[in-house]
Amino acid sequence: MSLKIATWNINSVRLRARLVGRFLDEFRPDVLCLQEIKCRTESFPAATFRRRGYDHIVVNGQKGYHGVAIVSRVPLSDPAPRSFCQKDDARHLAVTVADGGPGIRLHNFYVPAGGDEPDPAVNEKFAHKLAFVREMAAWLTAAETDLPTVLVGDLNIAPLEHDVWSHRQLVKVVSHTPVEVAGLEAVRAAGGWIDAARHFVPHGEKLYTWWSYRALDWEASNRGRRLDHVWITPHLLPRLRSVEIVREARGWKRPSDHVPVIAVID
DNA sequence: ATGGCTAACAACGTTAGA
Repeated sequence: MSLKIATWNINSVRLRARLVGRFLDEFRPDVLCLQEIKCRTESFPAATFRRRGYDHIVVNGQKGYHGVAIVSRVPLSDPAPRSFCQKDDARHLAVTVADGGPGIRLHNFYVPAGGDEPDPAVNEKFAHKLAFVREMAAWLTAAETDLPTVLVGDLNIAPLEHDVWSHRQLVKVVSHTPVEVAGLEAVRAAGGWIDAARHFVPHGEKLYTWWSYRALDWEASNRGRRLDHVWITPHLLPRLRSVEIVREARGWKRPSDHVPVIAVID
């Protein structure tokens, strides 16, 4: 049995319910992790998913901002949202995905964006982002990942030089600053995680999952960043078949500024 | 180096995204 796991920052799941439907119809993931659903748990458009056989739905929502959800065609168990930085701001949700064996633990994250100024002393949002990432590192240790585990989501950090369109021009821009990159690397190292997308793509090659709405022509300017990630624990590596970034979704009508990332695990 | 768009909300400007 193989599992197709997708992650997508949808930037309002109600506004883009039809777009999500298109993605599910065309790509048929078994599990879809969404971020920035921007709605309360009770307002989640469940019918869009149930209609297509995604009967297993777990939502950690709130009014207006953030919010994450996991929808699945295979059973989900042990749902566990976790709060970070003593805030109930709906940025995480974990479940166990049935895989015919012991199951796969799946964490869905929406890491704070961090505001504009990359200085925690003057920018509370950046301080929050750094604290959030520190808390992830402390929590997501080997002990926490007893089952084979997949971590996905909008981590809002582009760690490698070629995860942004210009390292030189973005090194002082929030999402690519050295302090954030070091923070994310500490999370990765603490859990022994493998960056699944980069497992298949050389580090010297550009790779993006997000393009700003502000560009006149996102495709022509192609000033992207790789903010959306799929990480796996090492015992899953032999089962990792592919990772696909669905770039075409950025060109769909009224798109999210992020595109889906899909990993296939045997 | 950006540029200046997109979304939610008891909403017609403010806050947030990144």
